Amino acid sequence: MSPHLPRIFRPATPVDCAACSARHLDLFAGVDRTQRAELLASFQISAFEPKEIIYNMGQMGEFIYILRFGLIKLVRYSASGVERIVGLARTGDSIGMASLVSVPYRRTAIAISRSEVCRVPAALVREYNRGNPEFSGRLLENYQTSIDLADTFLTDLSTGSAHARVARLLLFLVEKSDHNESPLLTREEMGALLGLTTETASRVVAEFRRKGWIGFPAEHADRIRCDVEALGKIASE
Amino acid sequence: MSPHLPRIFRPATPVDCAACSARHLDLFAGVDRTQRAELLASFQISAFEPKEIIYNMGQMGEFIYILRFGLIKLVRYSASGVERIVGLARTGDSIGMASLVSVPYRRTAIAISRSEVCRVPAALVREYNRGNPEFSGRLLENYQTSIDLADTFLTDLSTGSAHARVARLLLFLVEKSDHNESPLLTREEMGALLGLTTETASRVVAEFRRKGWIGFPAEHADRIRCDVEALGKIASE
DNA sequence: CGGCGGGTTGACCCGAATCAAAGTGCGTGG
DNA sequence: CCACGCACTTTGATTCGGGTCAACCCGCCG
Repeated sequence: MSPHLPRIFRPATPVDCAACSARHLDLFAGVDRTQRAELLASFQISAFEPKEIIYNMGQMGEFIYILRFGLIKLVRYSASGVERIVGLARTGDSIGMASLVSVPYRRTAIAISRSEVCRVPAALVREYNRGNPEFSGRLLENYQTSIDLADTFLTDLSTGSAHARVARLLLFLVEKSDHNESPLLTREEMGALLGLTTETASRVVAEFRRKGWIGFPAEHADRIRCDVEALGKIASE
Repeated sequence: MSPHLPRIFRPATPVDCAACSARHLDLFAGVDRTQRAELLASFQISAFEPKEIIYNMGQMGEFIYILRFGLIKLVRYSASGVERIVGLARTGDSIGMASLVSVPYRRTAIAISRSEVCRVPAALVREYNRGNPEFSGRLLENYQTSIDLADTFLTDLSTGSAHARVARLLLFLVEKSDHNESPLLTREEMGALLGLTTETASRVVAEFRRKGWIGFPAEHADRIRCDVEALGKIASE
């Protein structure tokens, strides 16, 4: 919480790795045990609280980050300083790939919910790729996924009425979660994601709640439960 | 023009390659002369008139396409069948990269202006990459550029007033052209690009023209001349 | 000639932005 | 412990930009 303290990363251990929920999803999912153990020596782990910055756009990056768990937003700022969310990363996603091609990060990465990341030196990835050409397929797949995501943002989350956009966003968030639940975004974040104002996002969410299409489970208040059926209707305009 | 005729591709020759304006821009720009000559044997060239389709989303692709010249739109269709333009390709850009990771094309590619493409078998690119690990950097750079473009579409072309969006689009198109000119889009395409209706795009363009900020050179009617100064003011809201 | 695709323009209406105020939950310090 | 401030949400009143529907123009081609 205290600002401007140098962030502490601790070395990743095989135990971390074995317990990691991104283990079978991430960039290195295909790598065999022994090679993975070698790579692991250079991995570093750290946790981020909501609103904390993982990296800043414009910054020259030397690392990619694999999300062990949590939710991270990738944002850009317009000339006028308005934040626009251009991507979301969830468990297993790799972010900061711009460092692989030796350009400054193009986006700023900020934690939305409490998140843990595994920091991997870009040089290590480049080197590993050099020795294992089949690995570059994994890298390309990863990029392909990012592009698909960006397209989805353009087609689904930036077009249609405010109601449709919010519904589609909720469905998108629920999609990769269990029990039709999703981590909760602030209304401001929803607005930044959907190209709407905070007030409009709030109005729509409140309305959905009144209609019973979404609700907030008592047990953990940072999640939102969705009536996928009903939202689906709204989502298609 | 006649529909459903199998499209004709002709083999690329060293002469084509030497004359290609994408020569120093494209994916293979770094490849040395002799290797390039080898690869060239598998390259095929074809021209597309406006509205002609290069490939369709959903289709399993076996090729990537390098744009020798012209302008191509990359589109997605919403559930309701509305077209949304999620990308643009210009001279030197490579499209259809999804075929490298062996997934169906995610977008449909359609020529806007008369365009010529160089078709490259995905298998060849994969194989070349296998033998030349340093090449995968080029591939990643290419993907990185696509992502940056998608982000630009989200931040610049999908937010702000209709006036600002149109101005930004024109500046974007002019940016990589000479003489402050750009190829001409239909109002419908502008709408699909900017998340606006055809009528709104038309109104704004007509207004800009009345104000003298844009004009259509008599010599070639398919281009548009822009007052970068004036548009810049509008672009920043 | 008539039809057709693209562009322009007008009248009207609606949805979302804007400006404003009040409610809610939470942490901090008196 | 309570009071206060702060961040976030909700709600209301009003405005306005862009969507919608419709008419008309123009160049082109069959």
